[in-house]
Amino acid sequence: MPELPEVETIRLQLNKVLKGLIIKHIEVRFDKSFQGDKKEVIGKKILGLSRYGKLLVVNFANKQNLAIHLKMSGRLVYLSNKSRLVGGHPQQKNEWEIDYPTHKHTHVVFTFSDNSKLYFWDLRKFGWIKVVDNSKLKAQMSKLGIEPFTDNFTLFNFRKVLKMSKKPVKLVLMDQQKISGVGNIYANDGLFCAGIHPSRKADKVNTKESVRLFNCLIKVLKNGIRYGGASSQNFRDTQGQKGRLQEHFLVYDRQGWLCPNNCGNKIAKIQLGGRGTYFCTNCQK
DNA sequence: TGATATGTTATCTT
DNA sequence: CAAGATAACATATC
Repeated sequence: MPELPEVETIRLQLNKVLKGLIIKHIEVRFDKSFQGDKKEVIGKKILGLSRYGKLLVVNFANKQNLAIHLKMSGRLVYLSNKSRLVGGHPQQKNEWEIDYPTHKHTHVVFTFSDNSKLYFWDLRKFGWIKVVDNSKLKAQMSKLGIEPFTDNFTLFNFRKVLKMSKKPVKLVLMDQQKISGVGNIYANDGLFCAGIHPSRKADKVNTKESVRLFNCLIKVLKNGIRYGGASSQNFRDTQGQKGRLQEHFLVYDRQGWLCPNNCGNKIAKIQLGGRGTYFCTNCQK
């Protein structure tokens, strides 16, 4: 569930603390979580962090990168050389008290030149970290669709993407090869904001509606970043803390709640492309 | 116990 | 052949 705003939250936080550091050591506890030759990045200086859709990238001075995809449950928790997030008992029931250094779902541990550490924690083990050089990274990125908050994300391009597909508009929003960074949360809330039914065929969304949807997507994504991401389930920031967008969802995860427009209707839930889809039958046509 | 949640990709099916 | 639908991956929670 880390989507664009959640990954951006992590990028902003890590960019501050990792820039200029050197990786001293990488401990891989679960092989599938780390792919490639770790020697390529050990001893190399970190220039900064970038993000492409939901992909987080650590850039190194030697034209190598760590590409990181958190998939559904990945976390990156950073502990400085002094602080420990918690002491004591590992695997406490209270999730605030996860002891990341020893926890069973911590799969990769980075140690930096100043002895601070970054823990890759991933309950479902779908996430990964890959060593890729600049050209390979560029090839990966070229597969991604138009990226919100870049020059590419224009109304013209957005309309073109919608016009090209007969699939339900929600699936198009979530297709990373068409629009990068939007997942289930922001697709649901964006469509509600625009008053568009998630099942509508993308190419049948008219000009006026697509303008609304374009602006709404930007709005809900910005809101996500403002609240530090959505932690309805597994997302945590680099301090192990929850985001707060879940307190402000419009329709996502709100089955049976009253419509936020106060129309008196209750939020419905259906399956679309195998994913939970939430909307107001009254306000979204 | 079994259904559910999730992002992406691989593998059917139409 | 292309587009659409579904299974697979893993695990905790309800």
